[in-house]
Amino acid sequence: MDKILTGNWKSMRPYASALDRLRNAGLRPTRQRLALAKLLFENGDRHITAEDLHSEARNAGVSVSLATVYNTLHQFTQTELLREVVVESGRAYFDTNTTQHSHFFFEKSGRLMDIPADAIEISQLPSAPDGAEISGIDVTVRIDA
Amino acid sequence: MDKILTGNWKSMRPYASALDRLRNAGLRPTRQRLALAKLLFENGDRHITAEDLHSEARNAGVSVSLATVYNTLHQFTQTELLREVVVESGRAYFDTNTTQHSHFFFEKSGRLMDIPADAIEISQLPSAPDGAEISGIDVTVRIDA
DNA sequence: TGGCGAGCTTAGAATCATTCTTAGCTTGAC
DNA sequence: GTCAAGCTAAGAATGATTCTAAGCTCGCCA
Repeated sequence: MDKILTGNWKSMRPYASALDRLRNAGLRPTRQRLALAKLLFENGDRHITAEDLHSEARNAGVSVSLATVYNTLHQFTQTELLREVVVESGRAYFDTNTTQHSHFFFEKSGRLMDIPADAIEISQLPSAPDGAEISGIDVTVRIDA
Repeated sequence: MDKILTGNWKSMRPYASALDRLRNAGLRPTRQRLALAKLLFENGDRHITAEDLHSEARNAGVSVSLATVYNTLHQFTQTELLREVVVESGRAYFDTNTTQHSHFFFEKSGRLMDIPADAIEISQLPSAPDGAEISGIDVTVRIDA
């Protein structure tokens, strides 16, 4: 069986099943990882916190501990199934859209909304100091609502 | 005595003394606020956490509680003497440069470095949804070092 | 199919940054 | 100098996240 190991295989297989995603990421498809993957990836692009995913899982009848939700979110982030978005100190959001894009952040409600990559354009960028490597560019447009 | 009440008076008076800054912000110049203002503003542009400012103050022989450091940082942020920078969930940085600019964030060391406003250029921006108001645009360039 | 070890999950304790609470101290106005 | 409003402090409380240790599960192999 072929293994797809490139960093952004996901963009090539956006409709892979939860099971395939786990296999491709090299994670054992346990009951809780499968259930969380389904909640995350079978509902379109999502921005979610660990707490929220935890209660969503419980509401769906999936018994999973909060610690496992945290572990899983971090494993998914490391394997590029998810991206972590930092917009508020003290709360971590995880984004199921791992392609390059930016966000609106609604400060009062705490909601995130994607800005499509082509709606924002950075035409000039400084080079990284010391020839270090740029690992990402985050753009957040804060909305006072 | 004239009072300068515009939002960014600071950019007009970059060398105001700590005492003047507090007065202009409408904050009573107490011993601890003065000491913290001096540490913050008399050492060029800085990016600092509450913990770090607290220990810096203590090392300088200033007796101030951590709670007061937090209070003061927030009051300074509200009065636009400081700007809060969010780059890592779980830690808040405060920036003495309140003018529009972006940051390099060195993920391994946790250090921040200013990117001058003219070194980055956003040539296209989506309009805010629902005619809501954009309260800020944050650009962080993450460096893998 | 059964056994087994690595990897996973769990509950609860622990940690970390931050905020709250409450009582006592300062500051500036008069 | 007096006093009220505003400020500060210590420690308790909170909320998010991570750690710990003990017990399960998965899938490989005989």
